[in-house]
Amino acid sequence: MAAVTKRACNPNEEEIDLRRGPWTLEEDTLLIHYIASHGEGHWNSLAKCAGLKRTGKSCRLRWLNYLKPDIKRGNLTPQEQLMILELHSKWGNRWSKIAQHLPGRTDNEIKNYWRTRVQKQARQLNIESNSKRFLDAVRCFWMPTLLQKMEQSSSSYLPTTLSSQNSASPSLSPNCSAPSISLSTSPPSKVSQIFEHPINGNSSSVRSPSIFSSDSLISQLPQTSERLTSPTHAFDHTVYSSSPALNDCYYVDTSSGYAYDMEGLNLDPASAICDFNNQQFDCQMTAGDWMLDNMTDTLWNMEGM
DNA sequence: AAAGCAACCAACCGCTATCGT
DNA sequence: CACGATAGCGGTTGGTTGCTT
Repeated sequence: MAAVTKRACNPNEEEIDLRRGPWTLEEDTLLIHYIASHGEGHWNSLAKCAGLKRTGKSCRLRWLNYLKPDIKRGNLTPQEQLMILELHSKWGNRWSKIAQHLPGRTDNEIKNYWRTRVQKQARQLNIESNSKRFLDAVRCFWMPTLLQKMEQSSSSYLPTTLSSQNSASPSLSPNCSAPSISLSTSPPSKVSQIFEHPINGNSSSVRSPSIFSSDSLISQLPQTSERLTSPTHAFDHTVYSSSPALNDCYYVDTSSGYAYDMEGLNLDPASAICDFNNQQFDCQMTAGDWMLDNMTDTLWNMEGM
């Protein structure tokens, strides 16, 4: 139930009952219908004209984060999670900028994802989530595992796997070379096509399973009817492709033919080489270091890593 | 069954940038 | 240039839900 506050912005103005808290169905309907008729913008006057006892700011936020038709609901796909990790490593807490590359996702949603799930892992490791250590951890373990999860979902269809050629996962190879997603080598407008066919989400009231659950990850993957042959890995219209010669991997949009170089963004794989056999982490981790101490029960324990 | 706790996320708040006058 | 209105951004909070004990 939304609280109602009395606010007198100006003693000469009549007091306005401004509602706060969760929006009701009636309020949502009012806002949707008003915007459908009159369009967005001028939120303060919109709120008044629509008969909403809300601030313009609140109306704008409700519309942008919840009511807008192209908002994508439901769990973040592994592809989206990977994209968030990559872009955050590049831009930091520039949520709106990151959100621009995840169509249908709001900055608020991405921010919540980062704070509730990513930062939680950092806390459990007793490291700063914006530290180089955590970034290295993300590079060396988290992202390869996300890639592995995505790969697993499609490997049954494909004779050649990403990991077999690219050492994408420490669990499959002694070397982990975190791939990175390049957005710089393709037209920005094409980036959105990575997520061309989003999974239709559940109701927002449904708990999102942690990405650390492999079951949840796999369950989130698209049920694609389009499968390509080696050496690509299909995800709906998006496939991963390994390049054995270059040890690179790409996003390939099969509908457009665009390929997204995963090497060139900012996460230079060479800086994140982890040699487990030699107990040597180029990403400033050594055997017996904090990473190994913690990897069994925190981030790296993504159900069996 | 119920209390405690954690996770999630919608909503709020403060601040800054931009634009029009 | 100054000022106010508006829009946008990022940090934070509080309510709800589900899980554990």
